[in-house]
Amino acid sequence: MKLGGALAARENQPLGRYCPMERTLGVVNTRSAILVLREAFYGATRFEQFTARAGLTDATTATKLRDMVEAGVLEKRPYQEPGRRRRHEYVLTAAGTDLMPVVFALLQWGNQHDPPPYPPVLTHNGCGEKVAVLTRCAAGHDVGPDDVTASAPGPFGLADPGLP
Amino acid sequence: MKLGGALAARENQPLGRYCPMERTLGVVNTRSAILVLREAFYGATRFEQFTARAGLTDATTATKLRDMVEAGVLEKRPYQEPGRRRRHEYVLTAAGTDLMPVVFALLQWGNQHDPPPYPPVLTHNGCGEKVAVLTRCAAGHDVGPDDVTASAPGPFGLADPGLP
DNA sequence: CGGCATCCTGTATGATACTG
DNA sequence: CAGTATCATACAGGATGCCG
Repeated sequence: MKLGGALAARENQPLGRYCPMERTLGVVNTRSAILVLREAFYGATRFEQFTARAGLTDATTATKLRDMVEAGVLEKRPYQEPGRRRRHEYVLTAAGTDLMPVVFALLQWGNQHDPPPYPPVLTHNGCGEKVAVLTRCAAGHDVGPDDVTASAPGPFGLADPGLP
Repeated sequence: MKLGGALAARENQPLGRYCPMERTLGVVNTRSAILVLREAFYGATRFEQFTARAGLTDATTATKLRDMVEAGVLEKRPYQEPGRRRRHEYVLTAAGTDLMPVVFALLQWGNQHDPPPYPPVLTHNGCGEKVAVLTRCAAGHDVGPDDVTASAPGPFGLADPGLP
């Protein structure tokens, strides 16, 4: 990862609100948020599933579900099974499913560097191969930490060829 | 994402220590940890760079740097510029650079769904194309949220064909 | 400069009890 | 079952000051 020029231009100033990561952290900041998200990816939709499977208390679960609905990551929708009363289910929105690389990248690092006794494996339904989170460029090259340059226009004085 | 069978076998039990994500969260749990990590990927190596660029206090920075060295994500190594006194620099280990997909996935989601005024762009040094974090299987197929099955052996009673 | 120690505040989260 | 309300605790992280 090379960012020498950009760092010089920044003059050791914090990125603050100019950093999209900090914005993402506003949504998946906390442990409980990520656990709720994990269970959403694992197929949970109902309140009791989230509490039990994430191992959180009712209060924490309710708070996080509300936060994530407000953040547009989950959608709360009413449904009704025949002969039963009206309920709600929580389903991932498009923005929510876009968090898949974040969740899987966390899982992948844990499997690589601090594996639990029974590491879960992600499998592609179509072909049965293992699933991985990769960093690649639009031309299809694998990209390592030293092969990337970050740039941004605006207050840091960095020319950026790629922005609209 | 389909995990119906696995969820049934779990019987609504929390994954707890069997989840590699929870283990990863032990390392990159907090906002400050991720900001320190971000600056490491952006090229920071010295204490003052981390504090200033991440926008954290000395105390928080010191704590996080120590935690991450202990976690094996950063390495503290002495160095000495000629005519100056001995210093330390903090560099990413192999385990640290393996966190790149986590960091970039957070950045990517922020750029997609809550972009800052001047979104940074990641560029591949080799070919100049934009860099993205992808979820793919070993056969090279792009994998969406509904194309993945998670499985694990052990206490949840899930057969797993892929583990050693 | 590169930290560590201390105090203080806000928040995340658990425990418990209560409601529709 | 699906939450809400209240209290208690632990920790994140800022502010300040000290130290080599």
